[in-house]
Amino acid sequence: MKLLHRSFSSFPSSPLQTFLTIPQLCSNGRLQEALLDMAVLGPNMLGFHDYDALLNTCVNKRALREGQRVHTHMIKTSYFPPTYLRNRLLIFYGKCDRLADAHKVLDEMPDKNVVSWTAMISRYSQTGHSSEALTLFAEMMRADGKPNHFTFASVLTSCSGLSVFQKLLSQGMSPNYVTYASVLTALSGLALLDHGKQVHCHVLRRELPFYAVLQNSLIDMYSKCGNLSYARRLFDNMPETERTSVSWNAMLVGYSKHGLGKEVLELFGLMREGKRVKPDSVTLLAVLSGCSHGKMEDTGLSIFDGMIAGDYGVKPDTEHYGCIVDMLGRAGRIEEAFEFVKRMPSEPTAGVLGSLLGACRLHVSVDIGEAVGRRLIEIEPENAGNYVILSNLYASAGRWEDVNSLRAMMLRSAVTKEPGRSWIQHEQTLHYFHANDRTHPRREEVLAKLKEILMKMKQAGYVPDHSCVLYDVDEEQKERMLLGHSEKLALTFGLIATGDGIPIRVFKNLRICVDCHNFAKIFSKVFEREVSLRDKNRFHQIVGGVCSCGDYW
DNA sequence: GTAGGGTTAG
Repeated sequence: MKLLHRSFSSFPSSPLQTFLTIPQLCSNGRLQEALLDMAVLGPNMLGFHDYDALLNTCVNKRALREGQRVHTHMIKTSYFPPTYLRNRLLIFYGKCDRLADAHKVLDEMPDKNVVSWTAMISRYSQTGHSSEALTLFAEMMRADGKPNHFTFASVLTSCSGLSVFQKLLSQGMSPNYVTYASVLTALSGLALLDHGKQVHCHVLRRELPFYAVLQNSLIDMYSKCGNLSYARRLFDNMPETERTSVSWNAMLVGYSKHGLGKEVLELFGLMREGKRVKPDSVTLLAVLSGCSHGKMEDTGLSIFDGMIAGDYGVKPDTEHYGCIVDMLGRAGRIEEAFEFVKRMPSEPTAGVLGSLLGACRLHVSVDIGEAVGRRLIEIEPENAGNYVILSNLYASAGRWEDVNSLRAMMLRSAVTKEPGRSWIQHEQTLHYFHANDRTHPRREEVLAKLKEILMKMKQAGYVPDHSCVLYDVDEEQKERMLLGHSEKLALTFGLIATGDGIPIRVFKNLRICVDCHNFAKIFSKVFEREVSLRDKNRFHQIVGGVCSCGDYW
């Protein structure tokens, strides 16, 4: 369709710019002019290529309103879009985070194809709506849609992966490198080292060509599953020319999460010497958080100054500022952190204020914490964590009436917090525990054992730390609440279920509390077990009563 | 000829 749109348009333009078609305008990034043309053209005047170009541009620019106008134009002019364009519409709404609108497009599609299903599933996955992604995948199978590698990779992003991975194998498909990368990511999220190793073996047997993406996800999997030395071996075995910034970053993050600040700085030094790969913003985040977890605040600060001075080719953004706030706050330098936030060139984000609030909670800095927490609740009322941390801060300062009023506030705004859970793998099964668990089939046995080991623990010097109890209850009740913490239950289960001397590996979805950390240290000494505890952010490798984090996390 | 998938960070 070669229409001379310009003759319809009153858009003032120089003579040279006349007679551009809508797709041409779009590919020149002149979306607004293309939309003007669209608006003045009547029914049947726009064709497939016009709509395709318009929608594609809106997708790239994440231009929600503009895309909606295109959609409306189709409807008003009774244009019946073919599948290809409907998919574009679906992708457009998905990318603009209008998942309900995207789903509506999918539902109304008379002839969905594998792209339609996959686009919707992947958006659900990418935005953390994993149950929707899985439901849709099931619906696709019922509707006899044939999933391909794209579909599997999308689904794998959002779920534990193994059953989907097996389904793929049972369909006679052989995984490609992206499938492996996706399933490895899912496994590292759950810290399933054994499964990760299985997938690695699978990869080795396949003798696939070298894919940096796949190697990177292996490095990440090993490091997130607590096997840093293996991660490093893979990293070292990568040909230098093939290493990308992601490879370096994955390794740096691994060291950082294990609290190994020195190793982070060494590797960062190697990266800079090598000069093959430039540090990027994630690299600097990893280095700064390495300093933070490795108690090297002053090094961290000087690197940050270096960033501002342009030493690394990366300018600090909000995330980096947040990292410094976290670092100073964690180290108890609350005032400094507060000053730092005030001096930020842009308005501090919820993330930055959240780090500061967390530090105030840790060091019981009530005044600053109260100011920061109130502000945070104002700008992010839907985040349960804000109420919880502020309430915890009040609790540790004994301000119970404020604790109660915050709880009431939380109820009013109907926010809920993710319940704490710990899990441990035993004989191919994941055993989940939550606080004061009443669901695990062997809970009676676990509780009895916990009582029993508590005696030995106390003899060895375990003193329950009541500051971790955030309710206004008597001492005896406090102790009972502490004992109910899910990581203690999981540790006890590990002791029952595994033989002497076998390391116990526990995972938790939130941060570990001081009391449980202390418990785990003494536990490791008394029962001569190596304990590896991965919390939401990082690792604790505990041997003989000493933790790799140096009691700093 | 053709849209949809993947690795580090939060």
